[in-house]
Amino acid sequence: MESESIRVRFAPSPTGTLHVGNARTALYNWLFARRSGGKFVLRIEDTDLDRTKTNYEKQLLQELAWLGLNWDEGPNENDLGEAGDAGPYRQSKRMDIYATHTAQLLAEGKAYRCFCTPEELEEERQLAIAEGRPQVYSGRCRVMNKFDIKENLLRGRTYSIRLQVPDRPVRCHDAVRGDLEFAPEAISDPILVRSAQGGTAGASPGTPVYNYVVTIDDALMGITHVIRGDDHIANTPKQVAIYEAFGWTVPEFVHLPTIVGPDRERLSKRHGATSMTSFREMGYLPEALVNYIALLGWKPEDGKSEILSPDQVVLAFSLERISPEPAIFDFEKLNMLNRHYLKLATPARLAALCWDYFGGLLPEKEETSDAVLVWFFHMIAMFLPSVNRLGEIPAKAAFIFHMDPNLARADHNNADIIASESSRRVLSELSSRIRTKPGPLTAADFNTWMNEIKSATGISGSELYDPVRIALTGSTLGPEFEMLIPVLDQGAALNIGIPSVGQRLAAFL
RNA sequence: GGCGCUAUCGUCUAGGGGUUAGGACGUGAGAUUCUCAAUCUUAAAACCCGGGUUCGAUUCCCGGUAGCGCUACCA
Repeated sequence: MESESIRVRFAPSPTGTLHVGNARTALYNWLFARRSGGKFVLRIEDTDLDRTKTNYEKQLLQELAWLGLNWDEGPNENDLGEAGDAGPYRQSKRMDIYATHTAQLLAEGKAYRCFCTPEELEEERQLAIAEGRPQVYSGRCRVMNKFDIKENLLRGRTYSIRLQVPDRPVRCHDAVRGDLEFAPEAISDPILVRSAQGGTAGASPGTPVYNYVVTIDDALMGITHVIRGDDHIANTPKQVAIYEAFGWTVPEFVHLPTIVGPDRERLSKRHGATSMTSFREMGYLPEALVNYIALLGWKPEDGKSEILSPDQVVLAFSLERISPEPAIFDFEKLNMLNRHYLKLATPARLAALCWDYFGGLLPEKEETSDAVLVWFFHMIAMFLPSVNRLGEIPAKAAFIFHMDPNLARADHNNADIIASESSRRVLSELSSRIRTKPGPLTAADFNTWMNEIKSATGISGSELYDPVRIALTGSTLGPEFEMLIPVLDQGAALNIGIPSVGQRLAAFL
């Protein structure tokens, strides 16, 4: 790839948590930077003060870091400082830069003051809609002479500042969609700077608009590839016109397809929890998310490989293989990937992630003994094959900490089984054998005894095992005895209120 | 209404002027295990419609349709 002069950016506005769509944009930027040896810049678009909340910024940075998307320049994760030479990286700190550029454009006659009121503009717009014309600004204030401008200013009329777009098509290139061309009517003369609020006499212009600041920032920060959601396609010609007005090099654009829900509408809260925060809390692993999100609109060259570690995605990534089609977010596939990474993760890591799910049932993590920790590893590992995400474990593990024999007996799936003559026999036979051994049972003990009972009674298969499972777990469904027995009895030895195998059986005799 | 983007199994997609249209998720069946899960094997499942170009189009071109996006002095 070209060189380290490649620079990309992710520019979220801190108005909420990091959701799937933004996470993918961030990921693709990061992937491209890492793949090409370029720089990944993080910029905070906090110009909309009303909606910006500082705690969201922090959360945003945390979630990016959680996903492993480290940035080369931008706000620091842990303090209010910044790294990089192209800052400030918060738009709210760049207002004077925008003002300087506006003055330049005005002086060069590439922008002009527009004294039209919102009401007048709205009227024009309605008329255009009624007549089926594109809604474009008439350009009324474009040709205003100096004296009229002066007079308007003297009279204290507020004004916005518009870019004077050239009367020719605007072109740019999109890595996903090829050449893009926009007719001049599609752009009209975009507002660069809002009129000041309140309309005080001699008012200075107000705040710069998104399309303007984003362009200035991208240009000044040397961004070479603008990778963003395709909802920005319509903004692109305005931005290109701004680049051209300043004589700046227009970057390559990369418009990513929309991520939609099963109903094919843009993915939103309606479709369930889709923020990185909630995925993390539900027990999805960041590498699973990175793998899955990378696949939403992109495929490696062979079109087949799907299970890719973050490193492998970096290696395989290329802009050319991004699809332009909207992608439906598929929880099933995410689950499959998460199950895969769950199997790869170390017990210590999983145990640490799961610990908080068991608040109140376990000692504080800091004060606990190694014995409890080791037992916890095994307990988590026991449930791992049957969950999509870590958050499913506590419900499945509830029986370990608390068993209600009456509830188990009453369950309509269990009632007949547990009441049968053969069940009573199995349970009492097993129980009397357990009483012969003082310490925690091993899986080997259990297997030996069960085989003995099998030949002694002639009871076998589910008739033999179901009653034991119900007595131990409250259900005929659950983990293999091979793991269950030691987890239960070693747990009991920990003195944190876990009933032993023997105690569980006794409750059913 | 205007402008734009998009169109291969249910889903993510590969492919490409002649293919048994490939893979993965999910689904069905079977194997295995004390159960569930996991695992293994296996099956079903797709080129939006209409024109054109061509000996031949799912593939290239045009139109339609549908979905989505934009249409702000929001970002």
